[in-house]
Amino acid sequence: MTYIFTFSHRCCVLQQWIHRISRAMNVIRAIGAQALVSSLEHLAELSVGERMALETLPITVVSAAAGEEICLSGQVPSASYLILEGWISASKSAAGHKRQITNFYIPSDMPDLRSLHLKVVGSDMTAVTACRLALLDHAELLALTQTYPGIAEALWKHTLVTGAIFEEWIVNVGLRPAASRVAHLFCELMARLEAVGLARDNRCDLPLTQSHLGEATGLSRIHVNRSLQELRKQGLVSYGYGELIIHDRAGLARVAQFDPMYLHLRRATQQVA
Amino acid sequence: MTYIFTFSHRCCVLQQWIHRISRAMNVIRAIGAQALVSSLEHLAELSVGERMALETLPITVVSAAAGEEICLSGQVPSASYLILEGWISASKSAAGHKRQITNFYIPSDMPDLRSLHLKVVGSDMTAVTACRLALLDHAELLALTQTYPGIAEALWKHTLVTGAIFEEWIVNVGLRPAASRVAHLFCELMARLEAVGLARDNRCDLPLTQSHLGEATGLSRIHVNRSLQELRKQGLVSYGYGELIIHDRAGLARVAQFDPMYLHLRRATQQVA
DNA sequence: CGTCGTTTTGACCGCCTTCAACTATTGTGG
DNA sequence: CCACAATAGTTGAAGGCGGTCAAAACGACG
Repeated sequence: MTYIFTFSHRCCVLQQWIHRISRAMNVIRAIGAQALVSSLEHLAELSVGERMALETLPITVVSAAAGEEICLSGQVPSASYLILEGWISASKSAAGHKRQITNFYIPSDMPDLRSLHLKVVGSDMTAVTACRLALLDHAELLALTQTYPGIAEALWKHTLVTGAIFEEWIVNVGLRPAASRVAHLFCELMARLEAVGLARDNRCDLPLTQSHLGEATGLSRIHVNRSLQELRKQGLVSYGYGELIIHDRAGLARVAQFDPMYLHLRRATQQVA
Repeated sequence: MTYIFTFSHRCCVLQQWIHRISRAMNVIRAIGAQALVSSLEHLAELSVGERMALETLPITVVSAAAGEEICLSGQVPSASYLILEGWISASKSAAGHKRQITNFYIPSDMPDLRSLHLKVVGSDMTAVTACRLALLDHAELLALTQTYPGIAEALWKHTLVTGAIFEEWIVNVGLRPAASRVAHLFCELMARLEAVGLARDNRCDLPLTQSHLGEATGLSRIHVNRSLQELRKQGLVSYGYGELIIHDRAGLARVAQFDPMYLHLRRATQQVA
């Protein structure tokens, strides 16, 4: 697209642009607020007043590049993130430059919401892909929770579900064999992506390398590879180049011993095929 | 003690007994309320009104025998527990009658507080020892949280810390070698027990069998035994018959890679010796 | 077309599990 | 109070699951 300016038009055009940009920013902010509302509505009933209050919450939208550290363990942030787009991993690193991924966060998740009350964040947040994030100021958010019980409940529930996922991951790395661990991770991510409309027909984007899968399941990269081959050989999944397809949902859930109850999804998207 | 009744005194004596029993029940209830207040005060500032509100909360004190199932995964309780005395384990069982313990709860913990908002409980709660528990009705508790933000915040924080412990356990079973896992569990439990006044001088009651330790760390009973021998041989701990003594706190923390930050303890009891 | 990161394959090794037997401790009924 | 049973802890041997090392194949991207 090209624009031809004449002297007489310049000022007018400039004003037009300012208008457009400011409208665009409002749109972006509206997108953030809308995402927040719909994310919380999945968790609790919100009154009209609560919904309106959320929409007036000042929101800053920021971007993060793939691989970027969103925040590090030990930091004391003054705002929490809502993921609008992209994936974030939470990890803790131990001696010997090894790390354990403790969760993957997807759009509509609030990865470090815990820091709203616990102040200091407990794990490293890393952008797995390029991300668009809404920044929610802690002071503003706290004020909302103290005025609107429904908002407090929804946010609280969000942290509870995150905790329930942590608990299930303990079981995953603690007592399941390698292939089951990977299968379980696939089942969980598919269910969560479906719940936010990012998966259909047992198919979704999965922007994780086998190293990521290994760090999340407590396995070596190489053994993840062999586990994947096993799952493929059994005709359960296809996985590669950023896409996951589950061919036999019931079969995969069986080897994974997957029961989606712990995800507390409202929608009945988690039924076995 | 023997009591000799005469006809004329019987009625009077009976009344005396009723009086005593009802006074005793009030005492018990007061103990429960006091425990609740002090447990929550560790987590957030409570106003005088909030403290008083907590003290009027109807509390039922119940007992559980060692080994008893407090509640099972899938149930929808109408009350949550506060532990006054004793230990409770949370576990999830998978195929092949194996189970993974996901947490140990000690006095002042509220093991299934999550069910206040998530309704259905996600793990099996089993009394490790004989327990005295305070039952807190969900409806009453919810009403309190909606009126008193400080109470809501304290309860919320309690669930957040529980979640942070889950996350750390993922790391424990996911990437630490056997001896470190056991050492880490010891460090965590010692710190938590100290915080509630149940440990002094690096010494505490630890009513766990080696099987419990194994189920919590994702190790076989037998390998727990060998890991313990290793820790003992290095002069780090003594453990046996219900008591744990940490001889070299810094050394144990080193092999465990233990950093108590995730416990978010207010008291500075977690300093390394 | 060359480089880089990811995936794949093979060989070897070690941590931890399983099985089995034995000892120590706790609890219980005669 | 003792004998017996039941539970918990300990030890040894054998084996498997998954880790590490090394190198090749593959795909993405400039």
